[in-house]
Amino acid sequence: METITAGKLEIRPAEYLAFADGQPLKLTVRELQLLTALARRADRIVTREELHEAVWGGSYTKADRSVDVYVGKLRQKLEQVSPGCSFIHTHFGFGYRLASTPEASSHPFYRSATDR
Amino acid sequence: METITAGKLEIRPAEYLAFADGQPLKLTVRELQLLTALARRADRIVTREELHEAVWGGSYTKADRSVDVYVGKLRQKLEQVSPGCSFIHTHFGFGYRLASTPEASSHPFYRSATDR
DNA sequence: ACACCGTTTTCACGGCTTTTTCACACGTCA
DNA sequence: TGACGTGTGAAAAAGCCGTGAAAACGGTGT
Repeated sequence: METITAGKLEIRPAEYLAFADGQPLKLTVRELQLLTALARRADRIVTREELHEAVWGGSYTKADRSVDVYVGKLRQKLEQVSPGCSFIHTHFGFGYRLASTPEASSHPFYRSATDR
Repeated sequence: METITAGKLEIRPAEYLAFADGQPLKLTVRELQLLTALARRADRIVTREELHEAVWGGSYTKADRSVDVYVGKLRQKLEQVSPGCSFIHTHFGFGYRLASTPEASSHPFYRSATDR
């Protein structure tokens, strides 16, 4: 049975289960799909287009904010379970990135939108 | 996966990553595009027109200074990461050239606008 | 059929970053 | 020196992103 691991995150898509820091996350279907898509691409910058494609399928327009909204929801729920740990980083103009490393402030390879 | 190498520069456009001297560069979208365009044409003098075409697309007029401005931004960020190394050289009246060689003061083939 | 309720989608505003444009100083060449 | 190319800071414009909230959707129980 497939298990995706990305740092403190663990996802078992087939069982609709996700854990952060060992604790279970109460996610909706979309949230789980998005988190899964991100986790499968951990530590890489992923465009909204690719995420949208992976979760919603079909075409994506710039006006479509669904990815953003769900990233927001995920952040909330992740924060709730393991406060202070930022998993999902924004890369202005590029997309998002799920970090498998706790990542203090600046990553050797990547920078978030907030650290400059 | 494509990797463009030009001396101490390494760019992976598909991952939105660029390194100078092994260190990651914090670039914006335009900056990365311009650096990529330059790197693809490393060691050649490239006109503003060609650069503008490659990055901005569409038509270019002499009054358009966007290439200049972004060359400036790139120089700053490159200087920051590997001081003393000049990557982008100005060729007065012609355009710019990204040097793959550290290039002390005078190059066998090219001279910068500053070393004569 | 209707009301209820959780989820998903869409919308709009505000804050912030990036991009573009402008103006002026400086450099280069004839 | 005069004409024009280039560097650059800063203002202006454009665009990106976080977010709350309304609207739309779908399932359940009565």
